[in-house]
Amino acid sequence: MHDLSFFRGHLDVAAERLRTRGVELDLASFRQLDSERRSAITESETLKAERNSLSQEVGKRKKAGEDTEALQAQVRQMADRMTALDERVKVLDAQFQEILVAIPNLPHESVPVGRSADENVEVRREGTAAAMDFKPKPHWDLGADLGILDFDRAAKITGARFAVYMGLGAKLERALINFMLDTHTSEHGYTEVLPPFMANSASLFGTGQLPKFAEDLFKIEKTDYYLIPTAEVPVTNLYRDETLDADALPAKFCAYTPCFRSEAGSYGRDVRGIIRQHQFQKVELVKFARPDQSYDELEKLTHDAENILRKLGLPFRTMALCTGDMGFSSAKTYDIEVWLPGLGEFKEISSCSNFEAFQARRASIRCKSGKKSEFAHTLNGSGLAVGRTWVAVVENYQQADGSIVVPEALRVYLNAERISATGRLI
RNA sequence: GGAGAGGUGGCCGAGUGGUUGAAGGCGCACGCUUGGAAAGCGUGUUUACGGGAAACUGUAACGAGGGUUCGAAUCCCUCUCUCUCCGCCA
Repeated sequence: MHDLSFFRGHLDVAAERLRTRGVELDLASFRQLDSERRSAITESETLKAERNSLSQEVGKRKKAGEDTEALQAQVRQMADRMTALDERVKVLDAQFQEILVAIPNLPHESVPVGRSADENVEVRREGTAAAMDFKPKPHWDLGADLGILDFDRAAKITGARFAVYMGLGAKLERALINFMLDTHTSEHGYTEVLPPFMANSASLFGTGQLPKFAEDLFKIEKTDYYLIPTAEVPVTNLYRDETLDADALPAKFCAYTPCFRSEAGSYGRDVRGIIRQHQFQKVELVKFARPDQSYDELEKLTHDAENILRKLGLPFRTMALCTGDMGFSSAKTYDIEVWLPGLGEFKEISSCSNFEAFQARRASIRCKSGKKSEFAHTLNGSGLAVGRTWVAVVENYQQADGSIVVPEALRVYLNAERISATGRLI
């Protein structure tokens, strides 16, 4: 959400930068609404100031034993006008809120201008794909052949877009989670958090999923709780309505959680395999930073996420998203894309963003050094999407005989060097 | 689920209708004092929105939302969270 007074002061600049995201602001009605709101507030507050002083007068005279009926009647007469004005301000505020809340964040000046994913800019590429003298299989075939993935039974238990991991498949998922958490906590300095997997509407508003993207969420019936779509929600909201000590920043957290997404509007996309599921596992990185350090921290956070792929020996490229492809709340985003030989393409495995004060303003997260209090900057990125990393390991390390060689870094976690079809399940 | 007790400023803690945005204390900041420090003394110390170039000033906020009243932190209603006891439970 944007700051009203900043927005008002820099309306033309803001509109210009939003245009690069394909968002057109109606400046005339913005200004009209703003001035109407301000004059209503001024009138209402003037009346209230008068009421307050008259009421005090009533108190004084009553103490002195004088009759105050006339004064009281006078204030009573003001009530209607005041109520009407307050109603009006309320309506205008709600309209403003509706407008402000629906405006995406302003892109940082370093973000390449573009309309779609085609205009994203590759900033680096690392690793080389393993040479394969056979036709690499997609992970759903590998998963079925090895007996480590079962979609049919998942559909029976729940429905489409769910998966059951079996045997070493399940253990590989767990190994990846532990490997990621261990790496981020012991090598990158993040503090591990295990948050609730449900969050209330205030939290979802704070990080920007609500009100605009309600249809992407699963809501628990008869409650105000939602299944979290990412750990970003509970972890960022750790400090909602709090003021942090600026000297203690950046604060860095990592959290493993399952993530739940309705995937409304994605029908027909990535229908096969586990690329796009209603439930997936993710290790998330979240940072709270001072405004002056947040862009450095974005570079570091992206590097930390990439490090998981480096350690696993998986080839990837990192893309700076262009203005037209960025998420609603983000000021700058890097996507990390891993090479998937079975699918024959690079696939997003992490999205690292600096939200600047956009979320902090919604969630009221401040930082303070000395007397100065300002909104903190929040950042987050996947570190990494576990399911997609599972896919990348399986597809990149597949052998001609259909088995999977376990990457060096994971062997201690999996307690195995190879996943073969020997233990075929019933 | 049942019964009870509570939610006041960075923290502790007064305050049951009238200059109370809120006593007092702690903490913090600045100043005085000191050779230096401690103690002591003094001043200051929330946020949002409006007006103002600024100094400053108005309105609102005592868990949240409604209500009563000339006037509400104080009275009434609803919700929410915390704590204690009982029940249930991994």
